[in-house]
Amino acid sequence: MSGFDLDEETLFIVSHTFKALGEESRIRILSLLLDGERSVSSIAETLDMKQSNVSHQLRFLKNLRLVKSRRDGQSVYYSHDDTHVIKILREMIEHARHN
Amino acid sequence: MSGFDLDEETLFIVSHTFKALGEESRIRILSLLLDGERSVSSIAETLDMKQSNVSHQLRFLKNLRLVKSRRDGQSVYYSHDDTHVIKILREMIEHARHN
DNA sequence: TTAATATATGAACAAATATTAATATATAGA
DNA sequence: TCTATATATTAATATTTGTTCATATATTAA
Repeated sequence: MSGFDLDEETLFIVSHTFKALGEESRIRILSLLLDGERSVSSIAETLDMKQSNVSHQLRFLKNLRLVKSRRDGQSVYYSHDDTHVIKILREMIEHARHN
Repeated sequence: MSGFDLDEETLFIVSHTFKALGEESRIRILSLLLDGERSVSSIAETLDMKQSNVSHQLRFLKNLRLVKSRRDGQSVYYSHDDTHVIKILREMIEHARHN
C-alpha cells in the first residue's frame, strides 16, 4: 500500500513507454513528426540516420501505438498516434529548458 | 526548424530524465518515496533490492535532481526533489491504466 | 581507538538495447 | 517481365545499462 500502488501490467507499460521516450534518436523522430506525417526516407535524411535504424525505431514506437503508418505508393508515412504521450513529451522538454 | 527545435543540452536532459523513469527499479523507488523520505536500507529492504543497487539508482536519480538526500546520523534519507517530474510520472501511470 | 552499522564507490559481469550491413519484400513504371 | 525505389526484416556487432561483489568511507557508540 505504498506510492502509486502499481500492478505489474501498468508498471510494464509505463516503463516501456518511458523507455521509448528515453532515447535521443526516438525523441528526434517524434519531434520531427510534430510538423506532420513523414516518410521513412525523409526522416532518415533529415536526422542523418540509416534507413534501417529509422525503420527499427519506428517499429518500436508503433508497437507502443505512439505512431501510426500509412502507405502511399512506394512510401510509408508515419505520424503521431498518441496525443497524451506527445503532451507528456512536450511538458518534459519545457521542464528541461526551465532548469 | 522542425518539431521542438531541440538543442543538445535539452535533448540530453530530456532523454536522461525519461531513462530515469523507464526502469522498473527506479519507478518503484520513486513510488515508495511518495509516502515520504526513506533511508537507503529501508528502501532496499522494502523493495527487496541490494543496498548497493539502491545506492546506484539513487545516485542516478540525484544527478538528475529528481531526489535529494539528507544525512541523519548513520542513515541517509532520500526524498523527492522534482514535483513536476513526479506529476509527469503520475500522468503516465494514469494513461497506462486507461488503455 | 576499535567495533558495528549505514552508505557510497569502483570494477566486473550480464543482460538489454541501439546500430549497422546485408538482404528480402513491396510498389511503381517502363 | 525487368528495373528502380522505398521500406522491412534478420543477423551480427557495438554500446549502454542494470546488477552484483568487494571494498572504501562515514558515523556512532563502547
